[in-house]
Amino acid sequence: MSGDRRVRRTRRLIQEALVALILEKGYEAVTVTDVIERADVGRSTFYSHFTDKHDVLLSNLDDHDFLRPAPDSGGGLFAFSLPMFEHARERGRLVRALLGRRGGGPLLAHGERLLAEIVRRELLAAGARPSGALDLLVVCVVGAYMGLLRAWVDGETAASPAELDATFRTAVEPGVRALIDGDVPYPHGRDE
Amino acid sequence: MSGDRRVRRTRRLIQEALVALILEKGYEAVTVTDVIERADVGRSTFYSHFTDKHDVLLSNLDDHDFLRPAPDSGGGLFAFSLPMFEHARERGRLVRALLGRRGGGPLLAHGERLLAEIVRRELLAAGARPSGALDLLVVCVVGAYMGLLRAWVDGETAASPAELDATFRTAVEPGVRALIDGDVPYPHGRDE
DNA sequence: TTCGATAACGAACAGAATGTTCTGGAGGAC
DNA sequence: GTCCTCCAGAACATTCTGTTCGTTATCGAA
Repeated sequence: MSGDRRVRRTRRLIQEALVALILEKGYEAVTVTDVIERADVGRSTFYSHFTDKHDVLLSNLDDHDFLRPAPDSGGGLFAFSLPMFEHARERGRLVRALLGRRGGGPLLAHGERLLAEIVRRELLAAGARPSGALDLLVVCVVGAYMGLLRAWVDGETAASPAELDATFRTAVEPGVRALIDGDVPYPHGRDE
Repeated sequence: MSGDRRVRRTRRLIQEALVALILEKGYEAVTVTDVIERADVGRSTFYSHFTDKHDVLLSNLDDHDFLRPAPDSGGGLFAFSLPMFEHARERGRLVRALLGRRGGGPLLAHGERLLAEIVRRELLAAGARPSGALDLLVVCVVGAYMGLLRAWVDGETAASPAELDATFRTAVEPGVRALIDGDVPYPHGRDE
């Protein structure tokens, strides 16, 4: 544990307060004033640690590495899928607060970018060639995955990680494989 | 044209001002004060027509039917895809303002629900059976489609509607077809 | 235990935004 | 032309933001 105990305490109180409030009212509705009251922390203290609400959210992202499971690229295509769903279930409360619709989705964009990078690397490793078409394919795959993740986070489904993973793979893998193996930039269109 | 001319004029000025401002600063950053200044309209006038910013956004949705192309279910699977991309391109400015990340995504959720209903109907028509697995599949498909739409709206790709459509179909159709024809609720898991 | 550094308190502040209310005046419908 | 509706404009209470500053308490190291 590094740093002053007071600093750790204050930061933790603020982070926890924000998460709790997001779960109650949704991200947009939470004000800085709410947070400092809940955390029982002085106003100036808040601003000496964070620049604003959003900053607190990002700090949560750093402290818990909650969207970076991808232990190793051991398995085949989309190896990230199952571990990521499971990781999300373990950290249920936090993930729900930060990634769900109530979280206002400011982190969804961040998560999508992260995932897009992972997917892109996997597809390249699987033999795809860099192109505008590949980028679009990545968007498709990420969209499908995040759709499932969000549906679970928002409680729209009671499916298990295994079932979510199965749905994802079955829906997306055949098309992706065909596209990679065929190695056609655009199926019916021009490249770029 | 119904109603008082002054009313029409005022409402139109406010709607146009909001769209313009969203394109400049993004939805979140636009204030009611900005809007009434741009529209050159009194403050009380604004609140006599709309309850808030979001209300203006919704009124835009009603006036232009910008996310309801789906002319008829003529073609095969995913018949909505190409017409919808084209429709989006035609209304470029407005769609960019309302659906893009700059639009804050308050309407993305609405669009997703709409699209989910369309996709669900198509899959049922194609022979799928209602189940929890089907709902998850719909989420996947919608996620992939909206991902592409958003990528285009946000200017991340210069692809044409035809190319977007092709990518979508090629990525998603094989898996969906296999799932429907096989008619297996969950590939490797339990139902519900 | 002591002591210097530093973090937190808390109150106050300017600035901006929201949403309401009122009065007088202008524009449109008929 | 008349009457009624809508609009302008200003003022207002309220809420939130982000900053400042003097005081107090807490920490870590010697």
